[in-house]
Amino acid sequence: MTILDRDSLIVSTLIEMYPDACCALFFNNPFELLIATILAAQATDKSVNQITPALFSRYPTPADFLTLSQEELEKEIKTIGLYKNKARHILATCKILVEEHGGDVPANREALEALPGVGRKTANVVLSNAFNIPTIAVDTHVFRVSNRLGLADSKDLWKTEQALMEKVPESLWSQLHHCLIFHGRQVCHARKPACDGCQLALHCKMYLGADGSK
DNA sequence: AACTCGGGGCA
DNA sequence: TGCCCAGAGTT
Repeated sequence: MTILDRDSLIVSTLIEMYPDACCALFFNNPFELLIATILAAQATDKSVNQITPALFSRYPTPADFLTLSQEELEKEIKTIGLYKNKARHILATCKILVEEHGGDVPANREALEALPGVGRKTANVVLSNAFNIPTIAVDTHVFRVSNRLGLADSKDLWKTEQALMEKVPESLWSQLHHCLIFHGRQVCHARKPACDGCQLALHCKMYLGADGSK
């Protein structure tokens, strides 16, 4: 079996395991996804989804957010955690969207990463899910799982991103990204992974032992 | 590279 | 109780 076959088998198995994996954040347009993704940093998608529908219905646009003071926005998002930084970043981002992008969310990486509170991972999520520009956003789950499965072997998150993109056809990037996250959250945990019953255990460096001796 | 933000969920 | 969460900015 060539290395390529092994990778393909792992990827197709992942997609079979999580056929419905998709972006779990609530959003109706690029702006809502951008804000929801900023809120989701170090928070759960579930807790973000608990507050965003009502928030977006009252403040649908960047200009609407700018009518809020930072303290008012902090109060709106308090249950998410890290709310002071997030409120500050969101208001600064909305100001830039209004003043420099005509109230729209830019559809390119450079402009997205220039927004306060938006790093590479958030930019990738927006490009992929709101603008249908394929990316693989590498977060801790994607990083951990792809290293364990041998899809990437790197200590650098962005080299992992590059390795995954080279190994998998562009049409599957988004799906693979979501599958890796689902697997990382539901099975392949950082501390105590549920290897019993994991269909990928026999392809997993951690389960087999780093030297593959098991 | 290390540190900080942070309330909620879950064992 | 303790640990973790679909990170990013600052020093």
